[in-house]
Amino acid sequence: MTPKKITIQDIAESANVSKSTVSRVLNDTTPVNDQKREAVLAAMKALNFQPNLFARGLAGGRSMTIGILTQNIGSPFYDAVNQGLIKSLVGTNYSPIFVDGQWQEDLGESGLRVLLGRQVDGVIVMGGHTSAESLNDLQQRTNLIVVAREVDGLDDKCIFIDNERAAYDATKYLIECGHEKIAHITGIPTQQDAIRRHRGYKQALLDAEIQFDDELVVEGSFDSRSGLIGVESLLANKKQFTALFCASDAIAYGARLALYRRGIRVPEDVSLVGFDDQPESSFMTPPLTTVRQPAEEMGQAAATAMLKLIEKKPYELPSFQANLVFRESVARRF
Amino acid sequence: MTPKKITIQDIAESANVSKSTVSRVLNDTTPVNDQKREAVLAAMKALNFQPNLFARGLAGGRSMTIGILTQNIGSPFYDAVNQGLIKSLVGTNYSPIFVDGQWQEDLGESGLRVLLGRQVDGVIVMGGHTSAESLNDLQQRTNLIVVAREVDGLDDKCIFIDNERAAYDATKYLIECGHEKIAHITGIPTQQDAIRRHRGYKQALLDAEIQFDDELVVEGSFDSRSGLIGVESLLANKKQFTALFCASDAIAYGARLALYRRGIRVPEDVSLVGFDDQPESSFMTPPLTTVRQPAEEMGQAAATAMLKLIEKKPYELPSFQANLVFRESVARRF
DNA sequence: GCTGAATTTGAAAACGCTTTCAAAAAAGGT
DNA sequence: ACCTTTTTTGAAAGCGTTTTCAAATTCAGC
Repeated sequence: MTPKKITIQDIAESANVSKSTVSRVLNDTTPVNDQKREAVLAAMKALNFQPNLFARGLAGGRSMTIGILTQNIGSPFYDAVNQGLIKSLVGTNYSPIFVDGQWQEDLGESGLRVLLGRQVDGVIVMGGHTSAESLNDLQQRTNLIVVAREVDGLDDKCIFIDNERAAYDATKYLIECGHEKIAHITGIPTQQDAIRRHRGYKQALLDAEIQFDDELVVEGSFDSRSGLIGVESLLANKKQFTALFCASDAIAYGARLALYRRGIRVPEDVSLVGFDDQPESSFMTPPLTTVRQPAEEMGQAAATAMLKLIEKKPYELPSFQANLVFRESVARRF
Repeated sequence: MTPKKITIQDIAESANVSKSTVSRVLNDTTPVNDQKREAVLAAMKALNFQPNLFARGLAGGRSMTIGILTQNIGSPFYDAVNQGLIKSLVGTNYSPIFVDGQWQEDLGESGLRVLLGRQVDGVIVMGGHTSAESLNDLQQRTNLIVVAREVDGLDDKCIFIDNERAAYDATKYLIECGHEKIAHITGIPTQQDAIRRHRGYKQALLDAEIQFDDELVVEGSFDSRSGLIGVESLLANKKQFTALFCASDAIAYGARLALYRRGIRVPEDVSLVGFDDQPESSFMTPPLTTVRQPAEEMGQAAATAMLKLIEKKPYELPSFQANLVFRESVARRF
């Protein structure tokens, strides 16, 4: 199949040195006579040498691979984080290897096993349901960074935003625009982010001394369908509301469609705020006011931190904050 | 760091057999006495044995890894293909390893080098600009499957849809609805899919004996921004059109927003057709009529074919076809 | 020039598994 | 039972690196 595998042995012979020396110039681990180094380098180039990762991994215990446990590849937010990760890894000698947990705990655990089996040099966990316990465990066995999730006891490993605060701000903004009847469609009710966003929403209401009405919040699941259904159930119950805070942009899309079908105008009749700022949101009609998470930046930060971690250098996790991006789906109310 | 690495040696001792035997039950490569097999299996379970991929790769020459060269992780279409790939690989012993080409040829080539350096058992190339030549070359060195792209000389390795035909059908549908002034916003003009879609659009016009008007097609780049700009330039030129065929859904979003801003109604004033059927499209207002590419299925097919290829079993690539999904962004014209 | 210390080098032993090869065991024929 | 064939097993030789260790070389200082 392959013409001929060239190994460091070949290089060694061609450069008239020992394998050890070749290895040393390869890894830059011990000073080596300049002449020999040149010879080796030349030989490598001439023979188009490509070190065998497996041999390296076996011998050195390093795999030059970073495992990434993601939830739901294909969701805009995680994709953005992934982008950031990938970008930061390009150019380093590390490659990411992805395992998708699909938000199922068992899949996540088995994914972790796969990664460990591959001797990854570190694992980046994105969101997910993986138990805090098993993450703590994981941390013992390998380098760990957690993105988009806050885990007890892993403070110096987690990169996340304050979801409660972000939701608080979004809701507060709606209030400042004169809204009082503000509905909320939640994310998956058992999911931490969803819970925090809900809490933020509630708190903002409380702080503004607006009566919190349980019937104004409906359970969703982060996806558009649940936004559509959510609005319909709100409408079916004849609940009055002039604004709607959605736990995700996708929900907002669904909500917007439901409103459209009923001839309810956005933002004239009801104002809409999303969460995530996925790319499509700025092209919604009208463009969606939403909470932007610095997803890509978080991914980059995670990758950077991981690299430091692997090299046992000190690192510092930047802290991120979501911010509102104001577009046209919110109207002032008088 | 790790408590203790358990190797097949440990298993062997614990089960009172030789390493060789353990390896054999591990790989199922030679019949082994049932009792011993059981013993080995039990020992593996008891010790929570996890074979070292590197050792396996080194010794066996197999890496249990499939390299995936993708363009632009984060684009809905490629994401969907990825999903399909990932899903099909879960449960097999193969893991995908991703390299992102970002639509840049050099990045793609270097990505390929990385993959090869990792001794992947096969490479799946998604779209991209990688030269046909270098793909042909690649095919010599490893197992290759190409998704979402048609490459000369690699007929039995490519999974793709007929973009021209799909565009033709979409345009024809618009014509059948009574439209004659049909505009088109293209994808990146140098990109094959974009070219084919444009060709299909033009051909449908020709076949219907509708005068093809060059000024009704504007160059885009697959993204929403170009849709917005495209419509604005069309409008600025005072071109009359009652329908707009976009080379991607993203373009359609941008177009829809531009129209919205001008108070032009969809579909009453202009009908809109997209291409891709990304998830958000069915929640556009109004829901977007578009060409659906069976992206996830294509990914699955690619993974399946790759597995066969690796095992040197015969395989057959299913042929895929795009189809129109009719929603509410097209109106009949009388 | 010598001596001892510091630096550079090569030989060889891992790393954990697969696989070849020959020996051992089992099975089949007569 | 005995010899032949077939099946199952274990020992050992890789796979391509890294890394340890000791030998060889170079460098200072005197």
